[in-house]
Amino acid sequence: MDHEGHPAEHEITLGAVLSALADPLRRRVVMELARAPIGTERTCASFGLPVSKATLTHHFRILRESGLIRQIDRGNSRAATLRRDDLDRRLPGLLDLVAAETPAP
Amino acid sequence: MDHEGHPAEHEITLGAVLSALADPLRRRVVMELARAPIGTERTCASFGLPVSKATLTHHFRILRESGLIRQIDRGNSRAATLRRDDLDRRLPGLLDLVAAETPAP
DNA sequence: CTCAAGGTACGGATTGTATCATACCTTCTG
DNA sequence: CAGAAGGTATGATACAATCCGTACCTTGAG
Repeated sequence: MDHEGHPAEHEITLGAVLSALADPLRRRVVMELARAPIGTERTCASFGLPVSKATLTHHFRILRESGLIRQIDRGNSRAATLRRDDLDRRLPGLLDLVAAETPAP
Repeated sequence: MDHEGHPAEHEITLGAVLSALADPLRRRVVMELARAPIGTERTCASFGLPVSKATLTHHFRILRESGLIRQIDRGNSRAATLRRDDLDRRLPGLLDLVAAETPAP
């Protein structure tokens, strides 16, 4: 883990990633990033999740510490990007499953 | 859902499967079944999980209701089998990830 | 400098999950 | 029939996860 809480590629574990993806809100974030063009950057708030700011921070921390996303300091805000390459090497096929999920009724 | 709590193939959802696999004990069960020969049948108790019988029933219920395993009534006991075909069609690649997981230190 | 925007940290309420002990049911075996 | 083996149901407990409000920090814009 670097000082900002990002695990290195070899530190990404299936357990942590599955736990992170078990939550529907977090899965939705990953789904949107996985469907977006490679390298897409989004702010936490841009996803329009129906929770408070504090809860948002909580969810993005779990996504970051599991290795699913990278959060880059942009001064004013923090840009979230999907760790596509790392994940495709470490857990191939997983992002495709999340990206292909059909939204709940 | 049939009367024994098995979802049909089209009722298997990514969310339920990921939640089931988020637990290390349940993931271990799926891992052992995924590594075993196709069609392998195991009883709940045969996995040697370090929990009580009641907890065992709880975990196998979640595995069954998520669609990961099928439990067949064998009179004396219930045989658990992996729903390999259904899962490979519905969530291709997922079982491979679980089967390939390297055990925790 | 001041302020709004984007995030984080903290404390607390609520809910969910994992766990167990106990009691009970069913089926095979002797 | 009696017992053992494999599971299930129920109720209780302990822990973890989710969520919020509030307070606070940092940065960029005016």
